[in-house]
Amino acid sequence: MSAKVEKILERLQTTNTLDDLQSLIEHIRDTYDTEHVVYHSVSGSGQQYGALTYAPEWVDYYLEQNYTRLDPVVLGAIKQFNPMDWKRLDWNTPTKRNFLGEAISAGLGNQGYSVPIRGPNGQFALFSVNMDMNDDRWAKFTNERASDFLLLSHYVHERANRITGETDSFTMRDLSPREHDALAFLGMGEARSRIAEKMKISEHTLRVYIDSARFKLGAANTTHAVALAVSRGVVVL
Amino acid sequence: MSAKVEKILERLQTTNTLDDLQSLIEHIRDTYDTEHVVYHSVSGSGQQYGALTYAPEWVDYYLEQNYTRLDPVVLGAIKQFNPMDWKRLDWNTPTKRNFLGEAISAGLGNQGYSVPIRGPNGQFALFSVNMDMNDDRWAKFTNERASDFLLLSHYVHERANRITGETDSFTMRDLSPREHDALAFLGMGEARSRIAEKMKISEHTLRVYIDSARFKLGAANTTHAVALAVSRGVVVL
DNA sequence: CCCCGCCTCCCCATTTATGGGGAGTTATAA
DNA sequence: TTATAACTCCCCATAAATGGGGAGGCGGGG
Repeated sequence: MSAKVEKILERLQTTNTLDDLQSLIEHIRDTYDTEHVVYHSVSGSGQQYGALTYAPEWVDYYLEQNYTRLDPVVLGAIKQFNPMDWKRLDWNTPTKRNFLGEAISAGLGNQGYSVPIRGPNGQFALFSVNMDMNDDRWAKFTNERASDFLLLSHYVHERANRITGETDSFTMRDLSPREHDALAFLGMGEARSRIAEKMKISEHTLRVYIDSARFKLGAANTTHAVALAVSRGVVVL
Repeated sequence: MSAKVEKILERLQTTNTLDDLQSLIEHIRDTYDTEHVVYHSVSGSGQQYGALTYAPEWVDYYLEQNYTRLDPVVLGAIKQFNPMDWKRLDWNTPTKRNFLGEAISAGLGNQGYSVPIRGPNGQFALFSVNMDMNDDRWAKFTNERASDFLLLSHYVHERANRITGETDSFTMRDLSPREHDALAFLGMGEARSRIAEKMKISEHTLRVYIDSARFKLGAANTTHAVALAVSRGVVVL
């Protein structure tokens, strides 16, 4: 582990409030001498939290415009396992180009690197660094620090979860095997009649399982139950 | 980064087949002088792959008994973000105790440490080390190597994905904003009538969006479409 | 032993979703 | 300009899901 990470992790131990986290993020920015550092988390229940060094006006504007829906960094990160360089993302639509222009006007550098972080319950977070640099130096910069950023993203996320009270482990009445199977089949697009056949039970019984799974998950209808189960990783498609 | 990790990552560069990966896992076991090392992955589409040092009979028996359903390590890991010590898991049911007894008979050590790994599309994997050791030494052992295991789990998973051909990023015809919104509302459990109200369109129009989203996603029905969209991260609940 | 949760089966009536048609506007890209 | 795709609205008939009942067997934990 690099000395830089070690020092940051030490400081992380005493990070106990959102303000601490904010200044830790700024500390990371200073340590790595980048323009910006961003930590942004979306929990399974839709609650968002971020600690970042962008200009507040840009953050407000971004949220106002609902840019999560079209920001290539977010859209790309959700579909990837590996950390990614912003250059390799798809910027080839007018709206995205426009977004890029606005971002740069807001003081963002031309280079970016983001680490996707996934937790239970469909929790998703991003740890990004951003700065102005030419391509060659940037490639070297990110390459040498890839492991640092990986570790930092993990520990920062863990700490943020602890501070915001996101429970690390998940409390939900567990689904019974049959309920689980029923939701899994539903998620695969099977019709009730076929699921009943496959599970070798009557369609009536199947209904009981779907209903009780719905109840346990607090879902309004079957689609909702399946969506919750999938997003929480209870059923894997 | 520790020298050990560095050497393993170097070797990882030339790991190009499943056999290579198997021997890499054995190499990790030897490097850290543990009893066992396990990498086990379940892709979004349900395909499983593992590279591990357990006795083949135990692996076969485990799969045969469908022990993923009750193995506290798996059940615990799915609900956690942090790596975990096996001691802290719930072993307090007869079936689980029985499982533990069988595992130890099969040559597993009394101590274990597992790192959960999550990828896009509901991909989930585990990287575990196992050995015989007393509690104090084990606590020290895992504590000192926590970062190593974190990095190893990431890079091993990435490599395994590459070898098994799991696509890192997903190509799919993009959903239009209205289609996206429709699926998002459906995932939140709203009924069509209310969604139409919220989107300020007629229910007929809403149907057109749901249908075209279904078509684009290749889904059999609405529930399927929502499940796919959620599991692929196209819509975030 | 008893309770609780799981598993299984059935009925009725109502609401909702789906299948299969058609049609017009607007904006953007080739 | 001419597609192409997104966005909007409508009808009819059938299939599927939901709400609200009830009931019995089986196994594990307190």
